[in-house]
Amino acid sequence: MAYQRSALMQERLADNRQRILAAARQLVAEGGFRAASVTAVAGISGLSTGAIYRYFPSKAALFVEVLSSAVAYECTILSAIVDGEGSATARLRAAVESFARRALQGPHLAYAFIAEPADPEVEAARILCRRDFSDVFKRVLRQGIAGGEFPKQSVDISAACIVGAFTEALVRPTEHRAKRKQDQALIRSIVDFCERAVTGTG
Amino acid sequence: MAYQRSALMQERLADNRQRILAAARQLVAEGGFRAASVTAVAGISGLSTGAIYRYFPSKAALFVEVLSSAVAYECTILSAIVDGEGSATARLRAAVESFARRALQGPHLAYAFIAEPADPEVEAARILCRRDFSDVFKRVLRQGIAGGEFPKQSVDISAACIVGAFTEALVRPTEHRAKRKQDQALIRSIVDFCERAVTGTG
DNA sequence: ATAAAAAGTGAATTACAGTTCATAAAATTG
DNA sequence: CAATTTTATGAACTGTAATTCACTTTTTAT
Repeated sequence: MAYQRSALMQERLADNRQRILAAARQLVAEGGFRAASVTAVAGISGLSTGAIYRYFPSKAALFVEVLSSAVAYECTILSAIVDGEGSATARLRAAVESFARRALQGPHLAYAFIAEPADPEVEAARILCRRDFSDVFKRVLRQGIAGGEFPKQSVDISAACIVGAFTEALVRPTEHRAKRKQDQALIRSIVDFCERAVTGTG
Repeated sequence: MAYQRSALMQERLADNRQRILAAARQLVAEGGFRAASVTAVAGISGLSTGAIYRYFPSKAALFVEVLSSAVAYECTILSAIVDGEGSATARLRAAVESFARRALQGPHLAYAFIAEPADPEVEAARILCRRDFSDVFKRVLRQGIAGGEFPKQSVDISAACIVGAFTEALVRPTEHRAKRKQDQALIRSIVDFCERAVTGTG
């Protein structure tokens, strides 16, 4: 008769899958993609290398999921801000600030997600992720322009520029970690830059 | 008695070195770092793989030189613009426009230099190169602020944001190449974005 | 011309990580 | 509890590309 997974087994498998993802995320956060070999993921997740391949077809597929789930989460946060209350300017500022603050909390992870070398499949996923981010910003831009708050501009390009701007400004200090105080000023400057870029005032 | 290289030999060696660099640059331009194996470089330059190692201690060292010499060249172009005539705003616009135009001419090369995955040594060199770019922009920013043309702002961070902004906006279309007409509009939008970001007007 | 030194060759070596697979362990069914 | 199916193991395999090195060719010096 057909083999049927018990609920307990079902759970354990799902749990293993999550543990693998968590292990991969942890390794990326600590040492970047470079440190995240399949063997290392297996070690931390408490499974064997072979077992990983029962849950993910390839290393690349695993890391694509790590990346895109993390980005999806960040996007929900940004979306909530962007689709919230207040002027377009205020919402733009809040979104950029929130992103920057969170990125500085987990600097390595942010770097890996935003800029670190990875193989082509992951790279392709990253491009889509960046687009996801810029899509969120496009929404405020459109609203701001429609409401006369922002001057006319290409929302596609402005959104890309915003993502690029705070990305670059955030990735740089990621290497030589600065103190909290400077973080405050950094975030402020980035937010101001983006506001000026979009509104043409300041 | 001590062996001494004749002038002719000297020249041939220097020539080989240049050919190796040129071959490496060509391969990167055509297919990115991925296509630029030592064997391929050897093939194009007309030397053997072993010979490459008489000129460069490692593949990474070779590509670090390819990258940094190309960037140094771009920086001299930008510097000439930035240290030239006109208002700070005009020079900033001209610099961004020039960079963007050149990047769109050799899209693959620009992508490779700006964003393509590479090994850690090359990556480290890239970080320095980006800093070189932003240093040029810092100069106009300082002048613009000193002359009251730009509002007060962190030149470090604004410069990083500028580099990040046009980088991101340029890398994106690099994949699905667009037509010349759209290039014009793209450049325009990027330049406008950067001007607004820095001047707070527009 | 011949010996010594340097430069060039390219197949063999090395290094490394992702992936597979024969085998073992565990889970499910009757 | 035997039979069967699924899941787990981890050493071996594989593919790739950088690097080396024993050997050849070329260049320089006497």
